[in-house]
Amino acid sequence: MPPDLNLRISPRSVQRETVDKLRLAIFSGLFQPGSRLIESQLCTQLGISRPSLREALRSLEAERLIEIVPNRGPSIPALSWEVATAIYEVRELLEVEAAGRCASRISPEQLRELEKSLSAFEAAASSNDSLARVMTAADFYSIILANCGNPILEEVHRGLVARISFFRGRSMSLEGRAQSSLSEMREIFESIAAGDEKAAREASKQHVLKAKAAAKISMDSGL
Amino acid sequence: MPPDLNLRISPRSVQRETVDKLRLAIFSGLFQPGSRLIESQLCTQLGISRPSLREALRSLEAERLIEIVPNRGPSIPALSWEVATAIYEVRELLEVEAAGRCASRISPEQLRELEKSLSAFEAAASSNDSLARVMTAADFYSIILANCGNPILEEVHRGLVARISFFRGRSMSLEGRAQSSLSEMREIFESIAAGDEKAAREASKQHVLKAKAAAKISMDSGL
DNA sequence: ATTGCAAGAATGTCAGACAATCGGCTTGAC
DNA sequence: GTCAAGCCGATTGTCTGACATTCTTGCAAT
Repeated sequence: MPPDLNLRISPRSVQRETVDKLRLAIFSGLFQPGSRLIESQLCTQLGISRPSLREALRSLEAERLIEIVPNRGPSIPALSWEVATAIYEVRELLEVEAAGRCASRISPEQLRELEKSLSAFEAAASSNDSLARVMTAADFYSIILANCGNPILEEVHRGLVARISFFRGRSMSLEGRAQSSLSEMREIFESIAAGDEKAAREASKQHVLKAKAAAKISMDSGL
Repeated sequence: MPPDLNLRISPRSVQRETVDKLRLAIFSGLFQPGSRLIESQLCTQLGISRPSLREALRSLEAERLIEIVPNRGPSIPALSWEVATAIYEVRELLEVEAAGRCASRISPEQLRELEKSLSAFEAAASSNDSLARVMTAADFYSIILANCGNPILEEVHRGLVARISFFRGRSMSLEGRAQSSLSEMREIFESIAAGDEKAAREASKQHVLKAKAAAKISMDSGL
């Protein structure tokens, strides 16, 4: 048995359930950016006590998914385009590196998983369910990041992508964006499958750049 | 007046004070890796109530500075060399990028600040105060990261460096490491001052690689 | 030596309370 | 009519105390 295999079962505590639920609520756009979150309301809605809720909020604050201004309480941060750009730039840095590493080290079975997730996105791209598109696309990246051989790269990437989930949902609804996204992702996949590190890097870079451009369009038009 | 200048003074809440104090305590190595943190003890030591402490602990957990296992409570994670390697690799990615950008965009006065921090490190390098060495070195990087034009790059970097503060303290105590570190940092500074982006990238890369090697030595010898 | 059990310690969670602070509304002055 | 001042409800920051659940440790028994 590998010594680093963690056999511990993790009990679901109220705090963790709450973090997960709120995170999902934020992803799905339940709260408007800039809107305040009222502790007492959330407590009744979630059916938990204030101390538990406040612990959960502190976790989300550290993840930068919410902001907590002293004496004003938690709110959904309004993401400026400046910050969004910065996030896309770092995301490019990380994803390019991950795709490159992935190309030279992914296992055959994980490669099949990657292909499956690409198919799933292909199906979602033709549908009207924009949440499904975002989710399946996220799966695709997850597999790449999980196979780049660097858990920190994966962790940091997840944190960043979470913060631009707002844009992802909107730009994936853009006319034609899902289809072009699909072809870009297919290119990434082909490069990785061929073990071509350089090509994987380049394809990955192009993909992020276009995602960023799409996000800008959706922001300019939508606001 | 720039419209994005945040004039809001942030009241110091007990929670934030606690996070800062604990973070500093962790940096300075007050807690052994792997050791558990007992809530009741911390409460009396810090003179605060359990809810406030628990909120602070959740923040630190999200920063990955502590681990909280359900029903076992918080503890200082023992950093494996595998994870440390992963952190150094991502740190390299970020720092190289930051140094490169910095070279082509830093302002003259910030460049002077950078020079001052280099001098401060030079002084610390000759002293015996290893905490001062770590702190002044951290200042040097901070200035570079703050002037790379990407706040996210800075934020992510800070989070990663915090997690390897343990190693930084130990490797800075290594015979000769501070001096070689100094010459590497000087090289970075010179490249940035000359506006030579490529050289800044290369110097930065070498610096991180050597820091990583020093960390490995200190780990192998010290454990 | 290993197993099983019991006492103690520590955590997870809640309810309730109160002061400090913020935001909006009313009031009053010019 | 506009603007300033001040009051009031809403909300957050923090604490105390409590209790069930879970973990750890030491000891006894096989």
